[in-house]
Amino acid sequence: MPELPEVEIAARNLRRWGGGRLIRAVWADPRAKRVFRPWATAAVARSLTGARIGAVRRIGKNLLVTLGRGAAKSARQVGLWSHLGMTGKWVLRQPGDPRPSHARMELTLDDESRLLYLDPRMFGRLRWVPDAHFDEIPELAALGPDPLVDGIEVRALADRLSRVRRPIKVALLDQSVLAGVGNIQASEALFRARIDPRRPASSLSRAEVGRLRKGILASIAFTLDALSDSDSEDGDIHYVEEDRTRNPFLVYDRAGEACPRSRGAGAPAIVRIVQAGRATFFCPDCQRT
DNA sequence: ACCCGTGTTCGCTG
DNA sequence: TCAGCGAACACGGG
Repeated sequence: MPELPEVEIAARNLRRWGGGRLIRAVWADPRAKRVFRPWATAAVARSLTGARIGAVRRIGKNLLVTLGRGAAKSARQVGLWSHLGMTGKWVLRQPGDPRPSHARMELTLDDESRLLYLDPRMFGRLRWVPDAHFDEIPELAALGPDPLVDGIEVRALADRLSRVRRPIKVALLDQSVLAGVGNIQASEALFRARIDPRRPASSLSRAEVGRLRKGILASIAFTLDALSDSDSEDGDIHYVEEDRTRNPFLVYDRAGEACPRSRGAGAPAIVRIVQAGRATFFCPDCQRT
């Protein structure tokens, strides 16, 4: 599920499955009004039918699909903005496969394969963007730099954080600070950078922001690797080995376990605290400063 | 039965 | 004016 690395995998899958293909038919769950708001499900279905899938971009946790309509020359474009929320997921199904539960939209392509958006909790969003003018969407304009797309500029990040009083862990969840960092990546990055998640963001030195940059990039790269291994041809999660792959993270969801940095007798334990209503995992021993 | 949740938004408060 | 916080959204899994 979806932080930057999961959404990046989804983008790669969508390119592989749908790139260049024509959408032959569209089904949208009429009960999922919430997901399509403010557009009516019927209107979205109508606007996507007959369109050809073009570029798939990812910005933070957002997927931006550009589709072309009509002849290539005078092609009018439409955009599809997909945010996976907490439980959203794109999968591929072949003709005859049953429609999975919690399907909210189904795109039948010109090779009869089917692209499905699943979302049990319906916290995700699917929005039609007229003329693919993604740059006119305020929510996207408000996003900070994407660590993979734009990189992380230490000076700019330090400058931004210097004006934030909230704990650094909470600040990292703010999508206008960095686009794509979520609850797991924030804990993991701070552990890698050896920074106490409770520190006021404004108290970080330039050197610490430098470590944080490295921690974020390393954690994202590591998670992408782990996901590539477990992601399968049709987007279903496939665990290679039942237990080890389940939680590949260093500290996330590991409360009470020994700190991976100092194994052995008397090793300190990972602690779980709650910040701004969200779980944070860290090692009180090596994330001291 | 009950608690928890990889995300975001809204409304209230100081 | 606005940062900060809890609740709400809706459902499955442990």
